[in-house]
Amino acid sequence: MNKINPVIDRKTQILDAAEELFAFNGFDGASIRDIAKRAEVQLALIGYHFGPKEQLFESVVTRRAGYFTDCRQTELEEARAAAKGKPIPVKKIVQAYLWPFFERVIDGGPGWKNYAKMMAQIANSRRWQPVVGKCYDESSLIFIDELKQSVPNCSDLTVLSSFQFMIGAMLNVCAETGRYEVLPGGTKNSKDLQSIFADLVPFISAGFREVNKKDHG
Amino acid sequence: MNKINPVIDRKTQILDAAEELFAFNGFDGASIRDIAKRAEVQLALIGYHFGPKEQLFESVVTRRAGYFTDCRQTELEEARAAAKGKPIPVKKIVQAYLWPFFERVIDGGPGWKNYAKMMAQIANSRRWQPVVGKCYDESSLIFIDELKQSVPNCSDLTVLSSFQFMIGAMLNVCAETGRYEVLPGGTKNSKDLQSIFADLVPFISAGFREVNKKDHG
DNA sequence: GTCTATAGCTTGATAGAC
DNA sequence: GTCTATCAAGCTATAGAC
Repeated sequence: MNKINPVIDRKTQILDAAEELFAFNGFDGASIRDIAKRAEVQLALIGYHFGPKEQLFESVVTRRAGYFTDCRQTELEEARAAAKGKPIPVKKIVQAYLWPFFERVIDGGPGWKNYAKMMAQIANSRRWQPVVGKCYDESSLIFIDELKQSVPNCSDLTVLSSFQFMIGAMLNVCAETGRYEVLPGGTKNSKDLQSIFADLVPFISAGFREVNKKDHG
Repeated sequence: MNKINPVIDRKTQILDAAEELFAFNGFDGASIRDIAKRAEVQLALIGYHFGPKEQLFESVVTRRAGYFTDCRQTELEEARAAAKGKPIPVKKIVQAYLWPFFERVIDGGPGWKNYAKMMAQIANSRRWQPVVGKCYDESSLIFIDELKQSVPNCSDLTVLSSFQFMIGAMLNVCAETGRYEVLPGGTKNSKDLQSIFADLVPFISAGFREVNKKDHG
């Protein structure tokens, strides 16, 4: 960040604190007061920089979204180039979508982890769908179109459903709710996410190929 | 519903209203006042019957949990009997887990739909994990053990991860967040859930079989 | 840009009448 | 079991000094 401009740091502090508290307590469970205290900032400053609470929330969602959509786009284009005009192998598309997210949760530090927790909750709620859509719909459409090329026997609804299966699985494990700590076979060590990712890609890819089989449905 | 005992109706009204408002607004976003108004009941009555708000929430989560765990258990036992001592085919286990949930969301009426929406959100949050665990852990363990028999090449972590993939996918689509209405190929008609289920079972089953392959990982 | 102070409202919970 | 009435605490948002 910019030492000449401390305002940026303040705004970043606020966004980080809001992200963390929204992730653990939800939108209504995290008060602006709590966020201000966590950010070591005065209550009124949050309203000054971000407006009403809903706008603050939207700012938190938006902040990291561009990184993911850009990164996914880059990965997809590389896969497209490697395919030389033929349909991209499903596995490559799945990987292009999933990896940027996992990489940040694994290596990005606590902010990215909190973002994942937060997104996992709002993705399953109707309330914030407009905000999520504004950030992610365009990118999703590109992936869905690409998938249609690679699983040509699937109906539009099947491709869309399968895409949602992938997202649901991704968010459920990246939310790190603690479920792995109580069920046997799991650990408290979140570097397991690396091996979960190594399972998820073939798992989802095989799913896509299965519903693409001609005798399906 | 017992016409001799109107108390049961009152309590049911409260649980139904709470379920609906929790599903759409989250725990903190739904006030006891809103719930009382929706249930057409006086504010104080909710506290009288259910105690503090957290207990009301837990009552809502618990109410329908037993139906699912019982129903899944029955389906699993039938599959086990049909397998005659051999490992149950993965697809049968997946179906035994998923079908009771889908069936209720499809045919159970608005209460069950609201329950699904609510569970989709809290399953991805750490906060309510103890409550969810109390209701579902025992049943989950049975399914995980059974899956281990059927995908014997998988590590414990892989089985657990795959189980979470399945749950994430299930909840994401049963939450009916409205995402299907904006992306092409989807409709507003939630009887599509029937065909989503028909895709999900082979999708997830193929995933399990893939990560069970000897050369995997 | 940052602070203090506060207005105005909503919240969860309960005491007490019936 | 159900109601009315109310309290203390917390909430969002903003006005106004610096």
